[in-house]
Amino acid sequence: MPKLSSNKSEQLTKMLVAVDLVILTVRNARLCALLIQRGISPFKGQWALPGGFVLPSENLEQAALRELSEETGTSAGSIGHLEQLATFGDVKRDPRERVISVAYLALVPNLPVPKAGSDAINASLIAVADIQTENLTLAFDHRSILLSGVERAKAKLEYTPLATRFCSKYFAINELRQTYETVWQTKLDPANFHRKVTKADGFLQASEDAVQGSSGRPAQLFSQGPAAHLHPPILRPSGS
Amino acid sequence: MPKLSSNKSEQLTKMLVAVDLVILTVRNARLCALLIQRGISPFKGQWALPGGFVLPSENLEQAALRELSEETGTSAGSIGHLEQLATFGDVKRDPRERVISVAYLALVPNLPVPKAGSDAINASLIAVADIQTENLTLAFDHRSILLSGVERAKAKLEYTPLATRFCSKYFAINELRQTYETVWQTKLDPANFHRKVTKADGFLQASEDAVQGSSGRPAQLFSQGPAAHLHPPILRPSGS
DNA sequence: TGAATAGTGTCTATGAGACAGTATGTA
DNA sequence: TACATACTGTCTCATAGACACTATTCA
Repeated sequence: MPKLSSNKSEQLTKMLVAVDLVILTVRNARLCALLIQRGISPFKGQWALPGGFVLPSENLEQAALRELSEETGTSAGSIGHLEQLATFGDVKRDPRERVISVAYLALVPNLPVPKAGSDAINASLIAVADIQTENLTLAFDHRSILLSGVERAKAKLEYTPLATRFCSKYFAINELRQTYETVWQTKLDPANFHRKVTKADGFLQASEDAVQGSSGRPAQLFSQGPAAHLHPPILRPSGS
Repeated sequence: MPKLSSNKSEQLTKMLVAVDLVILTVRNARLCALLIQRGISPFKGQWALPGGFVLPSENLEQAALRELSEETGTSAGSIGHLEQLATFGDVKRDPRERVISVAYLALVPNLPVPKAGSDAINASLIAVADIQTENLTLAFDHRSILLSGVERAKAKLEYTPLATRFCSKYFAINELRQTYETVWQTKLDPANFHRKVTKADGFLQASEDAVQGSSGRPAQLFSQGPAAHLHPPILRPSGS
């Protein structure tokens, strides 16, 4: 941290600082990201991550929370999970002027239909797989930000109980397993998965209730347990 | 990303953007961080992380590389490892004005004696353990940045071959093990450690040479292998 | 020779994965 | 009854850790 005397600070280059959000949810057994379609130039009409500039009075995480509740309509309490992802600051990432973007990753349960904001003509949940396979272009460097977020989410499912953030408050092991399968894009053995998650210390809290699916034996319902990390972890199959 | 029309952008709040460096090395079997003693207010006389403001023409990583070579005198090629750590932007983290700091983590081999810079009256390698136990106060929020970097380094040793970045170009398993023990602050079984690192795919490249220690059988020398990730990983003992 | 360090063998416990087998519901 | 899904048992393999053992040097 070099010198910054009050009379010299005006000479130093200041930059716009934004937060951009990778908001992930599981919808119809697909991992989806909340994207907005830009209503203004540049990249008008293209899909982009929701985000906004950091206000002088707020910390970075507060800015991310504010944007998140603006975009999803969720109150602060109902947000599943929010964490800082990384910061993107390449010189030309915004064609207008220098903008530093601090990206945050949010994991939320199944969202209500998103609403368009003032600067967006549309907002929608887009399947991550479609973005990857159809080579959908995103505005700015938002494609790499989004992929960073997806990769982070995949990794976090191994060592933390965050998969429950995609599930209902009370869920069957079945729902939890489908969440893992959706995010990891792989199939998991139901029997082994059942044993692993029920044995992981503090991952799941058993409830008294059970739920009946379309057929078969009713499944016990669980809620998230107290653990912040999984011991032992639920590891991805090596090919994922 | 909201609207940013050229005539409105002047109203938006711009902020100073800095990079701060957590530079770690192993020296005399201790994990040390390169700190500077501030020669100017605020926090004059206190220890701080080296860093500086991002120039308009450079990307974040370029700024970090520039600061790193300024502080350590290393050329770009000899830098062990550099990665983005996290971004710190609390409103009051700098008492003068709003400064967003993008922290980077650098792992380097044993450094030459550091030199003081223009804004520092001193620069020195301080043992991380001393900072923790003696409750040494660091300027700004640099203490939490430093601890984030240390935690990241500890975690990275498990899944990546980064421990070799602290070692000489050719090293014995002994030196590698002491590096792990130093960073993790734990003792490792030499026999099991030897087997693990030599079996991890692509971690080590065997050389023809051997080295003689003060006594005992000479040890084979290795250099870093091609692997970017360790399979299987070298996991910390659970109490660490 | 003894001390010290390098490196190997081997035993045990734990967990992953494959898959058979049992439990309990619906059609 | 047939079928589907929940859940349990069991076998095999891989790896971690404890620790005995062998190998090779110096004093």
